[in-house]
Amino acid sequence: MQNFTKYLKTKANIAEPEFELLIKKVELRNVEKGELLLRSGEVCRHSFFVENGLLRSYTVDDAGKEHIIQFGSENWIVSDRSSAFFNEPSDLFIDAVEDTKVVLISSDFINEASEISASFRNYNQIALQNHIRHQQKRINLLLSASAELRYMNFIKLYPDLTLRVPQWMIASYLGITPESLSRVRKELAHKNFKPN
Amino acid sequence: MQNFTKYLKTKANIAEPEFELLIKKVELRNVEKGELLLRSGEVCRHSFFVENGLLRSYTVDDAGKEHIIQFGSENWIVSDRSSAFFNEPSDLFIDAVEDTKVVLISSDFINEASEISASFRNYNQIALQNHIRHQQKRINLLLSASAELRYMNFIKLYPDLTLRVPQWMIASYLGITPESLSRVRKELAHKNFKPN
DNA sequence: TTTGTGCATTGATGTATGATAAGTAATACC
DNA sequence: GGTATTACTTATCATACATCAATGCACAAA
Repeated sequence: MQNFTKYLKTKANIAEPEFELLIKKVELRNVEKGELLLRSGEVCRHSFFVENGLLRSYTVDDAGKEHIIQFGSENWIVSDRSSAFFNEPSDLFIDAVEDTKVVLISSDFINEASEISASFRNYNQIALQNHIRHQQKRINLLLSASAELRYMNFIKLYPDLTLRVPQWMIASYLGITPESLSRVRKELAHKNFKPN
Repeated sequence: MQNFTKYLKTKANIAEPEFELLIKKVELRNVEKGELLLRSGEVCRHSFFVENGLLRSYTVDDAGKEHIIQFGSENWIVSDRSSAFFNEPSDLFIDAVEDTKVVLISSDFINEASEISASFRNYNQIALQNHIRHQQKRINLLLSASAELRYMNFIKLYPDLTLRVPQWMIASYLGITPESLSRVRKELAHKNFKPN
């Protein structure tokens, strides 16, 4: 759990005595590629900190089509915040895109950490605000940008994911079909190799 | 400021002595229809609590087109949370759709209220979580639903706004053109009046 | 090596929505 | 009350993206 440790100590700025207390409350778990960590309809009881590997959260619409809400690779937390916070059934599925080691963080852990440590409270606040900022950017892109622009933005934001994630998942994240993404890529390749 | 008062006392659960202290720190302001409260590029220094009337926040893309991010009517708070929290220049414009009375809430106010009152802290937390939940639903709709579905969802969620807001703004919120919205409405009217 | 399975590409065709333009209705302004 | 603006609708055509179907590749299983 080196990554998670580092995360608690550095980012959330938790000092040694509190750290020892808290670290006991989390659990490490190996998740196989394709394994589900949360199903739509269940209440989300954990946040998943990715030690290594890659998770995704997604919805499934009435036609059975998947729509990817979020990817989470190393040092990211994947969860359905709303479901966990409000104790409501989730709309999301969460599963592993690659074999993944996750740290299970319970709501309990969060509450306790918040009580113990002002800097954790503070960090959590920042995380929420970041989430909001990120979502707002995405909404704005979906409202205003073409598939091509959205893809270019994705590459810029997540160059690593662009390599690790199959294209059809990227397409799903962007809100287009794999076929369309393939065409967009072709377009971009043309533009870049004959720039006149 | 009856609405704001009620909001502080009831929702945020602020008791009398603290209330007296806090209420001094806010400012009431009349905003004329069309008047701008925030421009893209500025840092957002206030949250705007709507006493009565209607605000909107929106972006403007490279082609000069507006994309509405949020509406806020009575008892809602409109702001660029990210800009205010991180002290960054905003991407948003905020202006008044109707003549509006707003209560100006500074970051200062929020910090102070958070220090004074645990229940305000708690309330603020809930507000952030609500914001995230709401944004996620919107992202999911933009990814998965047709213009028609998105419009039906809008009506269900904001029946009041559907009446108060001009259609072209609703279209902008949905991510379609006013012409498309007009078509969608015609479709829906047909379906509802000849349901066989 | 063969066979299968999942993913990316490509082409043909369809469709929802965009762009443009014009007309009509509603509202605001002298 | 008339005139100018602004909003909404309708019609036509244009386009981005979806759908469907076929093919080609990997890579894994047999």
